Amino acid sequence: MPAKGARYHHGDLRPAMVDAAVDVIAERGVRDFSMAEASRRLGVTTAAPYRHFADRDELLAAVAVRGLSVFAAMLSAAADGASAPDQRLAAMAGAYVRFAATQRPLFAALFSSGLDKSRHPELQRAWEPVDALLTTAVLEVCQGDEGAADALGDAIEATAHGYAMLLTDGEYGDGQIAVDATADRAIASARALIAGRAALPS
Amino acid sequence: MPAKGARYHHGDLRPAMVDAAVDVIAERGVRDFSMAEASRRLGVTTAAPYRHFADRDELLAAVAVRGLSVFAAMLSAAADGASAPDQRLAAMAGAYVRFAATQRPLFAALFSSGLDKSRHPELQRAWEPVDALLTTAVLEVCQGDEGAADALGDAIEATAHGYAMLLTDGEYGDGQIAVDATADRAIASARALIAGRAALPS
DNA sequence: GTCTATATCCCGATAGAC
DNA sequence: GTCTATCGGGATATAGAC
Repeated sequence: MPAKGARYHHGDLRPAMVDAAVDVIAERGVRDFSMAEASRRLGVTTAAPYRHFADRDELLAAVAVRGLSVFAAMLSAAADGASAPDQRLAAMAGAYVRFAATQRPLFAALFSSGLDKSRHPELQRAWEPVDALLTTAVLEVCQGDEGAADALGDAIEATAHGYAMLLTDGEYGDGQIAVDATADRAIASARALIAGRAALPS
Repeated sequence: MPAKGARYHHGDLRPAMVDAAVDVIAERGVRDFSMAEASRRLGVTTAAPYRHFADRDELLAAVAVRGLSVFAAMLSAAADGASAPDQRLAAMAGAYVRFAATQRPLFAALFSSGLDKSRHPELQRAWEPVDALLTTAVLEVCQGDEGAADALGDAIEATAHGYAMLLTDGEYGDGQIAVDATADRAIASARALIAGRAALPS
């Protein structure tokens, strides 16, 4: 905080805007997030951010990119906590739900922002580690059968995503109990999908 | 269309607004839906709708209510097309995805509008037939075991919902092929969950 | 039941000074 | 790299006339 004059110069506005955006999304939701509000919280003019972000979507994309690194870390940590391939994969489904619940603004930036991924190459690149973690885990379970792994991977992703969306929509109630219960259900569902995967196409 | 003067009197604005809202949502998405735009399409002032809807959310809720009747009809039709309980339940998962894909604006009003269900009792009531259809189908599969039915029902709902959301987000591409493939995957996943349901809590 | 008119507010984005 | 100032647009919602 440079104590120069009454005027505020930030000095490192870009990352600060990402932080502020996360806060605004947390309080208002992605759909009501605005550059103007985020700027105000930093004590900066609404014009300032445009030196760092071409437009609103680019700031949202930066939030999403940060989200993906957190997401990848949580998935990775969950996988490391399990030994058998089946357990690893199931644990990742649980981590998916926990990411959504504990990092709501980041999850929202990723899945409810209406961002067109194809217009943001950095975002596409940021997905790669996450995709790789899931692909690796599911391939282990399927022992290299790529067709089977594809179907099982999509099924588990969809299930985890569904639980995550319904949870963040309040469908299962609020609070830590709902989060824990939903994560457990996602884990159990992943196990059920693995057990019943003969019914999936390959 | 009363050919009175240059002035437009609608006469049946309430349902017409719901139609117009669906169109606007289809083109702009729920988040960018506005009363003003819907009014314009009907050739009516932006003030007129407020005789019929207290506010924007009430119009959105009316769209959602209409959506639920279509949803229930599609789920019911899918169930009727299958004989065995397992097949019925799996078919409903497919119908869930098809509803999302073919009735995007209605699906969006239901799940991406940010509507607080508890503030709209009509909406809560409109959910009942849908819930009943799913509950009945899953109870048949579980032969009356309510605990098991609850877990399996949630799992299948979450899976169908996840596929539906990812499909409408463009994750699987556009077009009829993607819709068909995703519906098939939802059906197969439901079968896998049924087959592996021993892994679910009861 | 709809219209005219209006109050109020917020947003994204740009130009040009410092 | 941030500020001042501003343009142009759109939204919700209300008051009062017809």
